[in-house]
Amino acid sequence: MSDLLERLRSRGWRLTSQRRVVAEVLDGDHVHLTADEVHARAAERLPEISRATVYNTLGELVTLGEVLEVATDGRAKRYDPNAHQPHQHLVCSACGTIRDVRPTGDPLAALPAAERFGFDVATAEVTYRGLCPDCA
Amino acid sequence: MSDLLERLRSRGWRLTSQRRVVAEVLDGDHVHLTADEVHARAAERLPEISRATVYNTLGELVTLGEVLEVATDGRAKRYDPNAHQPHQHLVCSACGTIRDVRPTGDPLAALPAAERFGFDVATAEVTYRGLCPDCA
DNA sequence: TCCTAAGATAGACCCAGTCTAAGTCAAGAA
DNA sequence: TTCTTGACTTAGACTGGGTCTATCTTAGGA
Ligand SMILES: [Mn+2]
Ligand SMILES: [Mn+2]
Ligand SMILES: [Zn+2]
Ligand SMILES: [Zn+2]
Repeated sequence: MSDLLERLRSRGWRLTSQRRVVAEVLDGDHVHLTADEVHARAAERLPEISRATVYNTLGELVTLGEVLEVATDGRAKRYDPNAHQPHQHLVCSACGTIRDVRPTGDPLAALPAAERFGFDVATAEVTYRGLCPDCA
Repeated sequence: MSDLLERLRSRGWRLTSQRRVVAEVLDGDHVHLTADEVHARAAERLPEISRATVYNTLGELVTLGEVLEVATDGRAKRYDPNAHQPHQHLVCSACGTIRDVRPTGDPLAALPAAERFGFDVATAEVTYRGLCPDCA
């Protein structure tokens, strides 16, 4: 994530303490935080940071392709820093934990031309659901 | 959908005009309406029907397994009467149209044990995205 | 050091959805 | 057929997640 700040700088971003702390909070593997969780953790280091700034920064990171939005079933969106390695998600139906997973093969291959209705299909997003070891 | 009303009656449902009209609105193929769209169409036939009743009825149909909720990327949920035939969704990235599609094979098969992290994986939900013929 | 446009902030606002309290009615009992 | 009652419906208040706006602050170049 340290090179993230470099990439942002080279794209003309001003490096404010708020942006730095949001980028730091998003560092790590299997990170899928809601905007409010990001705000709470950022506020531990920078108490005055506002919700609006967290939303703005997350939105900018998404636009730049540095962070992915993960839509979750009517609840708050989650933000995923693992944007450069294509992956899918495995979600616990009980506690909601999310893990990054990499299925074999191209998921697009499973959709035959006859089932494409003339669409130009570009991506496939897969959500696997089940019980995690703790909840089973 | 006419047998739906029968199934509901046999489960002890009171057959009110509101429930009947919501069931009618949900009839058809590739139907994926938001709650407000269901309400608007229901209100054409039954002008006094309330938003709360539409939400209640949709929720009950989902609980009974007669209708599926389709979560869509931060926007309003969509309600899908095609609950008895397993299928996936093909979404137009431009206009949002949703089609039901049936990929070949079991999507669960693409997730090797090593990528399951000890989860007891039960289902896989796939969203294919691309441009529909009209938008291409 | 100064200047200024980019960025941060508080809080109003919006939308999808839920909840509540009061009124209505489907359908079984008599 | 009428009566009764709890299941159902309703308007509108309320919530959570998110966006917008007007004002203030500041990174970073001159
Ligand atoms: Mn992820
Ligand atoms: Mn469908
Ligand atoms: Zn779990
Ligand atoms: Zn389209």
